[in-house]
Amino acid sequence: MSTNDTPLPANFIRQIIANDLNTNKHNGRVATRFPPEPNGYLHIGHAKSICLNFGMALENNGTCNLRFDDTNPEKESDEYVQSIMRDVQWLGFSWSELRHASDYFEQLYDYAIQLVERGLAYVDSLSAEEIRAYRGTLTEAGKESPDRNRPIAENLNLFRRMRAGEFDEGQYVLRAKIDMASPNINMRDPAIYRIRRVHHQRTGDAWCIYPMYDYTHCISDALENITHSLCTLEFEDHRPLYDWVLDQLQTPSHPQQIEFARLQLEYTIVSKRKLNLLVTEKHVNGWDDPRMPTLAGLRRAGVTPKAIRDFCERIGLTKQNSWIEMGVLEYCIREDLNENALRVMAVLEPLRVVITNYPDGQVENLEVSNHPQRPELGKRTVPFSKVILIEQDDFSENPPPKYKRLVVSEEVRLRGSYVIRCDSVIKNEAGEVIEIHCSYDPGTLGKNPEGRKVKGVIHWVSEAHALPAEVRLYNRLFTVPQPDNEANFLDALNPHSLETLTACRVEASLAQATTVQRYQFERTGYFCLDAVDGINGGLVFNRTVTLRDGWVKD
RNA sequence: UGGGUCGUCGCCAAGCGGUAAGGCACGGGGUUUUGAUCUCCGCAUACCAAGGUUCGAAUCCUUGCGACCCAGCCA
Repeated sequence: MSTNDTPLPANFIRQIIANDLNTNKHNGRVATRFPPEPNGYLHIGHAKSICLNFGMALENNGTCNLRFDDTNPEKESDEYVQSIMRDVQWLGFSWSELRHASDYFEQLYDYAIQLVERGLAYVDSLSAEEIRAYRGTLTEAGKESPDRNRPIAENLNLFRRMRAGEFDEGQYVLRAKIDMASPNINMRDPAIYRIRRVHHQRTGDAWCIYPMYDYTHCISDALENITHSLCTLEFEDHRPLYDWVLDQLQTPSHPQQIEFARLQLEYTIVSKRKLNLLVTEKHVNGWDDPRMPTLAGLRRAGVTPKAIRDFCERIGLTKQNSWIEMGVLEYCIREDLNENALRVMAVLEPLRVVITNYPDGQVENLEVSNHPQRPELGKRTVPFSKVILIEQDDFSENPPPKYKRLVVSEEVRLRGSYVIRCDSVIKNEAGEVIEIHCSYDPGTLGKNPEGRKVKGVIHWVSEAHALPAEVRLYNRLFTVPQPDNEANFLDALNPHSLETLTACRVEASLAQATTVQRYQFERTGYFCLDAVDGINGGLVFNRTVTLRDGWVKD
């Protein structure tokens, strides 16, 4: 992450931070944190937050911690912890310090004792259902729990016994004593500790009471001396509680919570619960399925970290909820891949072409550029011979208007090779074209024929030299822009989100393909070797994104 | 008359009282041995609406309208 050549676009958080720096609000310090709960894999929406938090720190010579918000052991696991660390690093960021909310359990408990001692928290014996009933509604004030005025000594005793494991789950809860009539429901004596007899992926069985998010997050931020606590809009209503907790306690600092709109990307979902469902119900093949908007999925699809970072910068940062079109992400992916992917030829749905006037058994090793705009990326050798394979789509007996490919009696350029003319068509009993016969113009290698214009260029591979490969074409996972708005988002799954082509033939140079290299299959799209299935056995390629297609068909 | 937040081009988004940046998408021209890339041009008399303040308003005020979030012992 070094790019500081172009001026960074303005956004309200950059402005706040710049202003704080000018007024020396935090002695020139900028400290952020990325606080995921390890209850699922990171997705493109998290990328926005990661780029924001790490980005602000980097831009201002500050720090950014990775902090796991691990206060609900029921949903959390080490698998998620590991995947999150891997994904953050893959995106290109390094955390200043690795922390866990669970690191603070003891301090959090001590602070809670303080609240109890000062009459600012009480142990409630109401059941979850009763608490809900007592909470009131959006338009009516709540009413106070009978336990709200329990003597401090009794609260202290009960809370200590909660920790000691003397009670059952749900029997008691520790609540902040704020205001049951507050128009902000979050302030109506929120629960701050509950009893959970659950093994914690990190603290094991050391605790049977766990602090709630609202209570934990602000204190964790304060303990880490975070200056700007950036979170999404839905926490806006929680800010008064964030501030209340810190106002009551003598914490090392009082960070400023600032909310921004989360990413909403068309034709996908970023709800961890729903992504989890797709995985567990096997609508996709795991968290890293290339159709998933997870970082693991995007990575496996061949999307680069740079493209994602660029995307996160381009979409802007505001408090408006907005929907980003998929085209923006695709543009960012293509921009990076266009510059860096090596060009190769691959025929996805082959059609046999015999070049009748080409000598039997002759093979020419043609030198072809790896990148038309970047000669420094070198050349490779592509064998040419009498029988080649072209794309079925690149030949037509009944071409649509403005068709620029191969048709009977017309010519087409074979990329990096000769100009050929289609002389005849061979069909099977069903009337399907199974082979075509062409003749080549020996004078057209590396130069245009004289006196005529060849309208199209198509890609090809030599039948005898090509390698068999499987190619997986990924399309958008959903058929509607906002699957979340459907009665059942599963109904909007695109049945054609994955098309597997098994009869593909790719040029011989791909025998050396690696999973780190990105390729452009000329004229068809950007691909990468599948990191799971493409390394042992045969070649398996994933389509990262198609090439932009400017051909307006009538 | 519950609270909070937000309304600038099809989608994002600058703008912070001095007369509507930019990107994506889209349309058109040029280059091209990828219908790619690259490149040039076009694309809001207009800022949710209506009033008001002002020499001057997307920016300030008032009143409406619309959208989103909140009633987990989730985060």
